[in-house]
Amino acid sequence: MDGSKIKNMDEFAAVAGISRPTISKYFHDPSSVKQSTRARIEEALEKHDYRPNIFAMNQNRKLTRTVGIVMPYLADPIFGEIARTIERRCIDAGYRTALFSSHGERSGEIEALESLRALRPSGVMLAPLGRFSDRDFISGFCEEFPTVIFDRDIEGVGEAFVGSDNASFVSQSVEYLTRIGDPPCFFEMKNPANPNSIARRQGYMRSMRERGFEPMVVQVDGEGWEFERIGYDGGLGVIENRSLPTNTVLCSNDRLAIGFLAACYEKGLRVGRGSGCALRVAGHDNHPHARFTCPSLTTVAHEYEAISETGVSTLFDLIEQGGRFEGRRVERLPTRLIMRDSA
Amino acid sequence: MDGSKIKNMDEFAAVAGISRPTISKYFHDPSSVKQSTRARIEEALEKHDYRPNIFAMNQNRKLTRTVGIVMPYLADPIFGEIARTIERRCIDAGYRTALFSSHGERSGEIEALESLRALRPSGVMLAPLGRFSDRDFISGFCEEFPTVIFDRDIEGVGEAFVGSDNASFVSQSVEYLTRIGDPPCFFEMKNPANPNSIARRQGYMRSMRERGFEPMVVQVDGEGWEFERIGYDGGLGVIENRSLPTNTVLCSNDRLAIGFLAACYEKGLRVGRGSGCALRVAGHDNHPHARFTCPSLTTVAHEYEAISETGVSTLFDLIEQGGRFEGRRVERLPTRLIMRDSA
DNA sequence: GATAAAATTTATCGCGCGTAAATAAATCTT
DNA sequence: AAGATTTATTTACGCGCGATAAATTTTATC
Repeated sequence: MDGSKIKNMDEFAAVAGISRPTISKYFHDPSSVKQSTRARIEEALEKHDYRPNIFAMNQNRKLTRTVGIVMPYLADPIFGEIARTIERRCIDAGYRTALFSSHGERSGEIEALESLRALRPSGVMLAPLGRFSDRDFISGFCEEFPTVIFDRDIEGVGEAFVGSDNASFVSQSVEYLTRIGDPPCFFEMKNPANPNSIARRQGYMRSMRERGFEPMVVQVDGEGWEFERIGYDGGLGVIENRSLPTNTVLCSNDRLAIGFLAACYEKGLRVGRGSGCALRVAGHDNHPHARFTCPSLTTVAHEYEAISETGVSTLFDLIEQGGRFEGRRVERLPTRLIMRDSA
Repeated sequence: MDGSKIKNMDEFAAVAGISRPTISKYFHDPSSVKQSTRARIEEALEKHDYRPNIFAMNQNRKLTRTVGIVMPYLADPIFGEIARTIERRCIDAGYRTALFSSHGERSGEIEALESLRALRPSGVMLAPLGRFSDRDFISGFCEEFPTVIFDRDIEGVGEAFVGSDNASFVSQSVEYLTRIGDPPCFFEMKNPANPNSIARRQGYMRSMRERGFEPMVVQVDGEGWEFERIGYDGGLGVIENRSLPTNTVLCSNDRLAIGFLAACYEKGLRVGRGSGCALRVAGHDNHPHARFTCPSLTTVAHEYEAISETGVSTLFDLIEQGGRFEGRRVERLPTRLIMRDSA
């Protein structure tokens, strides 16, 4: 904590009275130097408060021990949560992280990967935009760096995919809803930004048919990432037009459901499975706010923890194997029904 | 888009048939080279798809044109939104950004600033943790890099602060609530992570006294960042104990209010200003979800856009002035009452 | 105290790029 | 066409660090 500013390793080596390569070795692994020199270094460290420049370090290192994380849209709390969980696991495993958001745009995704390239990451966790992604570009990137695709798949790209099983998502919700009440319609955006949405719709249709019901898909207008707004506006629309084909609404994701519930509240429709209720509403994902909607939202949970755990350990496997698996690993994790009050 | 992989500027200079310094100059400013050489470079660029390594560039550059952004907790959608807005403004101004989250922890904040130091940013937008921040460390950082503190102030640190005026926040909500109904109590966490909370409580107390009312502060247990949970549990508590001193509840922030509203709903308390309503509830911040609570949440809005705009342009001013202002600039922007249905 | 083993130092190169000065080439004057 | 300018190239060095080989010192072993 001295006033003296040390700006590089040479200067620090000088004040510590130890050669630079030894200092470098120490920062690589403190236990790799003799106990007495280690003590001297750490003593100097307390006096002078120096830290090596991480980017200069990585520039010529064999292993950077850096994991790149790319999320499609960090302002969405679901992605925020996932990113935080992954970061924690990486840090616990002795890696450092570099977090990027694509901001929902193709160019943003490319920018993020381009910046990552310059960092020469040991591995990358990539949650792609999906249908807006530049498939060829990402594919090329995956050739260069060990990359695990997660959340949404880009088929055939990268050495591994880890995500929730959309079929599992929807079959659980459809099974539950049909078991204790009328079969649900499926509420979604007309042009979903998200390929998971498509898989969910298909899963819904198959689940319904398997149970002998005719699928009912309700699509509402809206683009972009303001899902609550879209669910709200769309909800108001279908309520006012009385165009809901059933009293049970299964939303493609929780954020739409949050908006839909707001519309129901405003229109005085009581939501829940009690006798006085006009409507049942359910979602998918288990959004951090799903517990606090009115009524609390019945949903099928993304197991963040499990996905992060599996994704990160798959990545570490991949890194250990030198960046290549025999065949592409695909893991679709089961999901978990969370019964609350809305359905 | 050729197959040939170019890995550095030397190789690219070779295939383009132009010297490396000229290539470097081109990437600095394409219009700084002769039209004909520019054309040749861009032709080669299309063929070979090379991009310079941004971190190597920044290492020895005078101006990195990089803005560092440090948020206290990115998983909070409010901070996600603010970060996104700031990033956009920086990019529009020709800067690149590096985004970090402190993850709500002192060590995370230090890590973030330490990483930023290695990037030698042209400027930094820092939303500090507040009372968990290492004041001395941050102060030292601000000496090195032009830094604008925003969202929460650390008095005397950095060349500028830009944020909402907490007094304005609370006086608007108190004024409104007292004008159309009973005076509000103030609902908050016992140990708020956030210095804004303290300023808001003080603002509440002053506002109340100015109007001749005795302040009523309701404090609930809870630590960490799960504000909705804390608002919900605390809300259940005060409702069950009937310990609310009044029928009007002003929450320190919207996330607490979201949890509180969920508790009200569950307890069958109708919220709003109509005749059939038991309670009025209001918040502060204008959280992205505040529009979609049930009922929609009356709140006082943070003007994200204005804060980002003012903050970033203050930073650019600061950068132009060489990193120092005459005196410390403090801008507390006014807030805006948003009347919805909850109060 | 001699010998082997381990740790450190010295020296030099590399990473991918910025930058400055000196030189060479192209372009513009008159 | 000769001189004056602008632009481009060459040369040389720097940023902060990693990596390695050879030379030297320190420590451990007997």
